[in-house]
Amino acid sequence: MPELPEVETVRKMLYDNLKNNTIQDINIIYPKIIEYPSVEEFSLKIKNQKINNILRKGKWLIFELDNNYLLSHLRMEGKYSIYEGDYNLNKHQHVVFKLKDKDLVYQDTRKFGRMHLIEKDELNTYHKLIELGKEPWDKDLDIEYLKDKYKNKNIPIKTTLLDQNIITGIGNIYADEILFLSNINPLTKPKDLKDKDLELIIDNTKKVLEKAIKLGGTTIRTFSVDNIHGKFQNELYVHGRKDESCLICKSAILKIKVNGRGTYYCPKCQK
DNA sequence: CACGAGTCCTGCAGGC
DNA sequence: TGCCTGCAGGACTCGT
Repeated sequence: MPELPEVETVRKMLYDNLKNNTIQDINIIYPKIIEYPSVEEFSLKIKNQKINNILRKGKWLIFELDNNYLLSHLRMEGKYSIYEGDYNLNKHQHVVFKLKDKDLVYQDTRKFGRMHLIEKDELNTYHKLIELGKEPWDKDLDIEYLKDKYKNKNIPIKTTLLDQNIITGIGNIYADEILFLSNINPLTKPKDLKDKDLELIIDNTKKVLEKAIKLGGTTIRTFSVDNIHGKFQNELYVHGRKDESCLICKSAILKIKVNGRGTYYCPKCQK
């Protein structure tokens, strides 16, 4: 379940391992992973392009090639592995990028991940990227910005934190953690939040994601490159801790469904 | 426009 | 042991 910190961890690993490698060929085993353009065009265009850089925007990985950008979203269970020498593909490995002396293999058990190959001049206009909200560290992410986005919102704040068009990069695990640290009940309506609540959300979003990046993300299932496991799962206050006692007040952590998502919170700390 | 429900996928856990 | 059901959830589509 890669959220921003997991994607950032993967980005660094891929950059260190793949910078200046050329994609000589590609083998697309499960075509639905390629969302745009057609599989044929995607395959044709990507060949013989060098990986010059690897960027990230929200949860999107962005491979900067010679003539195009390759966008890759891992969704739930997407992972990349690098193989040198002989290896066998398993049934969950769907795309193979053949480099000079190594293969980059995309694996995705639930096949939710998607890739796009766009032109160089589309990076700032492509619909998948342009609608994304502020990065957590954006200077423009402030109380006024959130107040404006939240002013007509009657849905739970938990759901709103998952809206990538407001703040980008937060997923289900970190949303729960951010709300716990901010002492905000996940069902609170965004329009009812006070300025100090918004300030807490902004501060704790940065804090939680920064710490998660430092620790290499959260491993609940594996997410990463070549058995790299994050350590942030040891730092979780509420997520996945149903019926366990709150680390602050000892109350039992509750689990509810919010808009279909498993949501954990402390009923005493989060009024 | 705002919002909720359904959808995509597979593996695994829990109940019986 | 084996079958069945529900759950995991990021982001999109569709209906109200």
